[in-house]
Amino acid sequence: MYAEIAINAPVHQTFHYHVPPDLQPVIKPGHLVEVPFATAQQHGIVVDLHTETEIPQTKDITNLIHPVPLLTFQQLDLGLWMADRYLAPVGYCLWLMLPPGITNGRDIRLNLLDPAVDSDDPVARKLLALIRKRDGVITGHQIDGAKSMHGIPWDSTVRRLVKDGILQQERILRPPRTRAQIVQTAALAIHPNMIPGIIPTLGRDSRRADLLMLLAALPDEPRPTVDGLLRACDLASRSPLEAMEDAGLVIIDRNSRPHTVSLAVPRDQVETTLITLRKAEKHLHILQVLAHEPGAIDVSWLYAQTNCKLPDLQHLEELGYVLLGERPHWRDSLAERDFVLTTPPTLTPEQSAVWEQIARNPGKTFLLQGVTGSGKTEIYLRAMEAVIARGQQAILLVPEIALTAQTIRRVGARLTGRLAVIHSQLTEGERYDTWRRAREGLIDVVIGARSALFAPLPNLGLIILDEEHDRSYKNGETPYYHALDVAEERLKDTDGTLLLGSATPALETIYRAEAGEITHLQLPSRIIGHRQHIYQQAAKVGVEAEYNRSVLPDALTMDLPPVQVVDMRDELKAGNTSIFSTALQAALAEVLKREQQAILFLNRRGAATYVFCRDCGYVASCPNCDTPLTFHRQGEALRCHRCGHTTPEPKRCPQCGSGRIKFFGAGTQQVEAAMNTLFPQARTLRWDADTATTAEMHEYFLQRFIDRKADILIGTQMIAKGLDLPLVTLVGVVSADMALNLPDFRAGEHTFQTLTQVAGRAGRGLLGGRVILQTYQPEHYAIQFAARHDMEGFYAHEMAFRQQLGYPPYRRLVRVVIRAEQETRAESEAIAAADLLRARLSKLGLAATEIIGPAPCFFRRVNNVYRWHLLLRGPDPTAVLRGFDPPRGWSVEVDPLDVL
DNA sequence: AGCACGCCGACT
DNA sequence: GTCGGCGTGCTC
Repeated sequence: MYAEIAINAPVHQTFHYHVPPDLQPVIKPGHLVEVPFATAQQHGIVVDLHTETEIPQTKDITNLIHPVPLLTFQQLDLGLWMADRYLAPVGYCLWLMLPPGITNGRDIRLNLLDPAVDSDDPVARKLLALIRKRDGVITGHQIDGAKSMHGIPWDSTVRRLVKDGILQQERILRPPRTRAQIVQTAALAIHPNMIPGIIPTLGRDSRRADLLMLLAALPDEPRPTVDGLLRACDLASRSPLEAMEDAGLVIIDRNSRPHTVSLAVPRDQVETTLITLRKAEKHLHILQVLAHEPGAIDVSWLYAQTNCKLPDLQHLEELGYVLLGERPHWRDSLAERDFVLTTPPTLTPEQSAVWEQIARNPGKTFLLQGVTGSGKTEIYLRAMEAVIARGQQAILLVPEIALTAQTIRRVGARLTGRLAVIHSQLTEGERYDTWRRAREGLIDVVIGARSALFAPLPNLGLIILDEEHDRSYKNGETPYYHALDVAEERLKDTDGTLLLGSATPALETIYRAEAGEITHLQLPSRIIGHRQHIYQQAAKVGVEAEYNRSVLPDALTMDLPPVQVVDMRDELKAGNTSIFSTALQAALAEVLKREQQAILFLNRRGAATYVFCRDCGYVASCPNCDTPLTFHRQGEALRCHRCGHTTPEPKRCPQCGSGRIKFFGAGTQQVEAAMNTLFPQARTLRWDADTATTAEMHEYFLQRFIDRKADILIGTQMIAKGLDLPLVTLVGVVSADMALNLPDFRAGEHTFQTLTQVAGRAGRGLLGGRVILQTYQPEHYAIQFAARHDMEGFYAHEMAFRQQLGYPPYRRLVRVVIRAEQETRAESEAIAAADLLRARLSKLGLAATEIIGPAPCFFRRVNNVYRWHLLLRGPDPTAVLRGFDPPRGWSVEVDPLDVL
């Protein structure tokens, strides 16, 4: 029997291992095993089992790491599908689905062969002393942790000692970092009304207690004699009895012959006295606490209440009064959260129509298109509720940046099901337990970013991708998967529903909707709120709404804000050299005067070095690729990052002859500075990746703005998303066209999406709102369509552009990036890669696939590494690379989101 | 990924 | 002469 095993290494094949007889009856696909791989031990996942193999020499599986298969058949299939689809190592794909911390890398174990040996070398001496202290065995991890070896490199020393036969080295796997937690519990093992009867047996042995008990059991007359009593209790000395006499518990009558004893305490107080004498208060207290609990309780709770310790409980267990047990403890980041449940609002007619379509057709894929505030979330909530009611589970994926306490609260406040959140700030233990709870069917809904897609829910009925066009759904490293594709593939098993929500869907998604592959649903109206909420808001702000709105039975809707496009070239001609146009300055002044709020947005991406003319807006672009050229300081040249075309930097604009042609870029800091100069009285708040580094910081900034601690919010991408800010009446887009000039075929799409999203930030309340869009290219289609809120027009135009130039969704791309320390090396390797791929293309007869490039990447140097790339384009550009192990230094990205 | 193997320069 | 640099190819 042979097992086909995937290794967590960048190799594209799986490996065959012999299954030793003792494992044969138990081993199954999905098991995590330890195998010898090359010269060391490795973790492996059993992908399949075979009765024979072509491999001439197979090694044995060392052992099973976990008794149950960690991956289901569905997960294995999904991983294998991903490996094929994204040309990624199988192991990497499968590892995405494992619980975190279960594989913990490799280590070495050293055995001291000769305890007497010593060395002249100081490092070796220290090392040998350390190993001797540990009885001759130590792991590499332990050496790293030892104080005596702190900061000392011991690698080469170990190698030499091993070579000299002083140490023996084994390669081992490190144990898992994460483990299931259990808590001890205790329960009463007897009926509560038996407690009084067993009191005499509680506490520690006490002769005095025995004496008192016996005395109490005897009749008052005839009076028992001292000697008789002592004999009955098997005591030789009278001292315990005399001590009791001193304590006033008994009276010894020394006048009678022989001496007699009598009880000095009332009979109904004997029991209490016994407890005191036997020091049984604690034990009794434990039993009494337990008697008030219906079942087992955590011992830590018992400890806190009774001040007892484990030995007390163990003693009671021996006596048969208490039952100790354990239960699993789930680390849960939401455990402390109490959600206040809210009732579902009445759906608007539009929402009802959309919801009916989804409810009636489970198992299909839907695009739910609606601007922010159109009520998409309500549809998500209904869909999740319906799935839970059917006994299935749901995953709600949100963009990384949207995974805030607010989002979680909103879902938690509506779903009665069991909710879990997955995000990067959870502890490993919490993520591990979430994995286990999901696997055991203890979770109904998982909310999370991209990776939450792999939560091992047993019967997944629904995946929702909120803001489906968001870039964070594409993984930024191998495997470069897209959550949308993987979600679709994953749902095939259970025939689940895929719900894609967006105000500005990805062009691909629109394309598929037009092709009839997915059902396109629309929520065109913007709901500013439900009636009650609106009235409250109106009262608070004390104003009448200024903009057009219509009244629905229960909710108010409102038109999109008017957008004014300002041509910055005209501003320059008129002598305005400020970042702000006259129109924007006037609008800002108005906002400040009325004590309202404004958002100034600028696009960080693209704050780069493209060259354009300040007079006519001409942008230097490549004659071959129709994408903007970028300026390079070295050589003062312009270069195309697609095809490598180079041209000297123009001194005059080729279009209008102006000398004011230069490279361009501006950041949030400059905008804030300009703002402070122009309006010293305005309170500004700069919110970008530099000022807000953590999730808490983001919430803090947002809250400050909501609390009106600032008048003007200046920010990048992050302010475009999902903020409900009723006092914002102005959105100024400082530079609408910056991203437009990135040498990327999705530049127009991104610009349109971003502008549409940002524009949606204005006029979310009764005060209405407006948008001012500053641009040097007012005629650009992305800006024109965004200004008119014309989605259909934009998509039609963009679709034609993509078709004409052969870009997705009409043809697919594979991007191969080559990295090297020296630029010359990156270049030569990229050229070699192109040659190699060209040869493969002709050998495989793939005439429909073409190679574009090689050329330097737009971001040429990242982390001191130079990057060149080439693109494969065609109906199936992955075909050339299937079954091919890319050499070191290559990274292969299927369906890249950008080619920068 | 890790690692062994192999071929070149700068030290004891 | 050898230690160690990293380029290359392999791991069932």
